[in-house]
Amino acid sequence: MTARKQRLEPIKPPVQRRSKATVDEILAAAAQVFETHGYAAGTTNRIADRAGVSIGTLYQYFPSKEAIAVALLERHIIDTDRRLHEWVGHMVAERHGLRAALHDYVTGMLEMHSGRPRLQHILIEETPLPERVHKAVLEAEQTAAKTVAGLLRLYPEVRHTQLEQAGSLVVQTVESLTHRFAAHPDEQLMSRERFINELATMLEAYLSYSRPHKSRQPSPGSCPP
Amino acid sequence: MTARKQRLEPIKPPVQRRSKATVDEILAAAAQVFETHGYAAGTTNRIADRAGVSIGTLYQYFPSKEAIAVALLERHIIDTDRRLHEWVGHMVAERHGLRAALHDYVTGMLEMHSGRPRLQHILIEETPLPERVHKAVLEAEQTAAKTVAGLLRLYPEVRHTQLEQAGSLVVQTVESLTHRFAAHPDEQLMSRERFINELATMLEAYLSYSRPHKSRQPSPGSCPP
Amino acid sequence: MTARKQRLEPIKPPVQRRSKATVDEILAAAAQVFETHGYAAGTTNRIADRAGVSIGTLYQYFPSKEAIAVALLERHIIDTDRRLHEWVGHMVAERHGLRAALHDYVTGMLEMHSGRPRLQHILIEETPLPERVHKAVLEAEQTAAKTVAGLLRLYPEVRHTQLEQAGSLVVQTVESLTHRFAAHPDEQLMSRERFINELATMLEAYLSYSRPHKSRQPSPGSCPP
Amino acid sequence: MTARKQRLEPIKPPVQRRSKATVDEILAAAAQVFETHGYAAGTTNRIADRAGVSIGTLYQYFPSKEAIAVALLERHIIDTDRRLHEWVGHMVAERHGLRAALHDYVTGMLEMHSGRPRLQHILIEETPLPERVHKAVLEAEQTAAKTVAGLLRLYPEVRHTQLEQAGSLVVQTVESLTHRFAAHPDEQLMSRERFINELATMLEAYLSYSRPHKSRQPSPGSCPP
DNA sequence: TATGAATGAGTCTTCATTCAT
DNA sequence: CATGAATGAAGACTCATTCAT
Repeated sequence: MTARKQRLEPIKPPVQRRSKATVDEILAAAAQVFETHGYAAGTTNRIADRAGVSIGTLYQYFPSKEAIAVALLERHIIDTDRRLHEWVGHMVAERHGLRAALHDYVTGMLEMHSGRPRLQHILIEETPLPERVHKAVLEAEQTAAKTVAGLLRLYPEVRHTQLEQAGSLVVQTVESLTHRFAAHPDEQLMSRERFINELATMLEAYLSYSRPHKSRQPSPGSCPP
Repeated sequence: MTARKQRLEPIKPPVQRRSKATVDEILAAAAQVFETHGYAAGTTNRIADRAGVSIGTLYQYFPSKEAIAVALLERHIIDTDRRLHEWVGHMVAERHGLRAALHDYVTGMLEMHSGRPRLQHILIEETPLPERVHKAVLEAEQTAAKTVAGLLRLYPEVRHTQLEQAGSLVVQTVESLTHRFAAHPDEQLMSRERFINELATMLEAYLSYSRPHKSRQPSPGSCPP
Repeated sequence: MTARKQRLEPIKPPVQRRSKATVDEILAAAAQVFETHGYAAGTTNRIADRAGVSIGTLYQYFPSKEAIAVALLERHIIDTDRRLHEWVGHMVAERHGLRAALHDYVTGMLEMHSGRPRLQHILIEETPLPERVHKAVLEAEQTAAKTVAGLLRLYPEVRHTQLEQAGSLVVQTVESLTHRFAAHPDEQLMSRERFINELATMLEAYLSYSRPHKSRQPSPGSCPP
Repeated sequence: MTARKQRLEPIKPPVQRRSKATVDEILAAAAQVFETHGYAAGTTNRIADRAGVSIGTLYQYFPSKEAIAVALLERHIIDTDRRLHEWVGHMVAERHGLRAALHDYVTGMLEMHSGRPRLQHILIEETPLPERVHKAVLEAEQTAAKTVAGLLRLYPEVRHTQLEQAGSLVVQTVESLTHRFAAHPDEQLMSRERFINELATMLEAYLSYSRPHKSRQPSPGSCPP
């Protein structure tokens, strides 16, 4: 394999390669460092060290510590978005049922958070972000809610009438709970498989629940003995 | 000299009083400051200022900045626990239905987070806590899950067979989502009232959902057209 | 002597003393350091070292390096102004002649610059000052020019008709040349005494020179052989 | 390859040419950058950028940032010297009077400083120069003073008996004041034309002033009323 | 010779913590 | 016990200079 590769690139690796690779190394290092120490205690020197470059090099690629966090967050938003759309495409193509769809969604989001469970929260909650980025995060979530709502419309067993609100609650629930499980999995209480199933069940039950129109009426006759 | 002083301020409160009050002032100030600036940027000097004491006095009562955060977190755990037990007691006494119970629970937790929505997250996620405290937080949550499970056992419409797991999921869901709503309420999409209802609905549907025993079978016949 | 002092201040030195003294020490150190290294290379750590305080203490009294430079410059402006007014008062009171007045003025300014000849220039030219301060410097010079002009009006031998312009030129000339002599005195060529005399002479000649009204006419008949 | 290239650019300048041109470009860029940002903030990268060469190339021609400043200063010294000699030659040839000569001198020096008024001061005052260069600057001034003294000797109306000292004062005065006016011209107070005339007048008055031999005697009878 | 990515010492500044009064 | 001036380690960031290509 190496031989073949060398025949294709006979003399030296493409000139511009280092730059891209360095950016990636720095971001990977930053992800580790922020994950481990949090934003404030994740120093640029530590990031540079872990990336195996000097502090000067780090600042040749990013103008500030904040810029690193923003780059990381933008990557995360794009990844999440891509994943969501892949999921929707898949679901529409395969014509799985609601239950399978939710199971898939939960599984995907749990996978996403399994790598660096704390990173996303650190970036969103702990980092002083420019307003622009803050908006982007909120918009990404709203878009996700709408996308999910659009998909839900295709399933006849979804009884919920306010699909946008339901989509939002679904997205937030999945987001929060998969994040929590990824960060502190209590495998003694619940295996990963089980967790996914329970969550999918909760969502399915919620979405297919046929509700009375005015709520807060105590469902009659159901009292503890 | 001491004698003279006592004659001028005769009703001077008992020895331990001042200390207790000062501790409270410091913690109240710390809560404000951490909420506003985050843990790292919440400086001890700012806390002392806001508490109306000198930095020296602050260090007379707390050995370090971390100790303040730990004390705050311990208070929070105790408060939450107390609130939970009040709720359980109330539910058992009043014999409301499951729906009302969940509604009450969600309302209570949302209230708890409404005061300083970010504080809890800051303390748990942003603060480098000693392992001991971290464990205490997790244990508190498990205890809460068990308590909730115990209550759920009293409602016949709860079909779920693994009550401890269900309790855990309920606690985590309520915790996560009320926190999110308190921190970033999107009142345009969903009013507070509506949010509480939706969440209670989701939990009610989940708990009263009668499930097949092996999951991940696509629920038959429910495909998008 | 010590004994007497102790009887007068029996227990401890006045509480607030340290602060004022520390500010002075820092400014004195800063003056030395800027004089020696220039503004950019005059580091705050060096200033703190020379002042015998820690860098933290320095920043307790001054919010930034710039603030130190500004404080130094403000002192200089005030000193110069005071000196100028003392001189004017003295001249009016003593009724010395123009020559003596100029001699006194030059002597005073030379003394002012003898301590730290480069400092003033460093502060004015080398330091990125806030606009406000820059204006203050220019205004101080204009005020000085007007004050000098006012004094010159009292001397009948002053033939110059545009006293404000003359005052400005006098101030600038004295300022520049005393600064230069203080910074690089070439005592071989000209003693300090001699320098003062020459400069006073030049100014006296200028002020009492009776001029034709349109200038740039080659004064007729005076060519090199 | 080289051959082909030469055919396309046949008149390619002789070997040393590029190097010379590059040096000039770098120095021109450095002059701009230092003038704009000062010495400390005038970074070598900015200089290279503005010169249109890489930072590596810059260091091929100059061993250090300081070397660039020194080269610039040496050029300035040579320019000034050349200008002075042109002026002297002109004055001797044209046989203008003293007044015209001084007017020409002042005009020439003001022109010299008008292009980059701050540069010279930056180089002399703000740059940590090797002692050798500092001496060169002082010597250049002394030489100028002697040259001026030599010229003054030709004018019979010059009464001053210590021509070398007078020359030195003239040179310093012109140098300082033209620099000041070029850097901060207060055209409201005095037009450029007027400034030149006033300064020439001051020098003429000084040089043609017939003085008593012992100074500091209050010129008799001239007191403010 | 030209290039420009990489280097790392050095800068300003902050803030948890101590200790003399 | 209360105070708050003093401390100094540590962090974000800059820039003169080097060296592999």
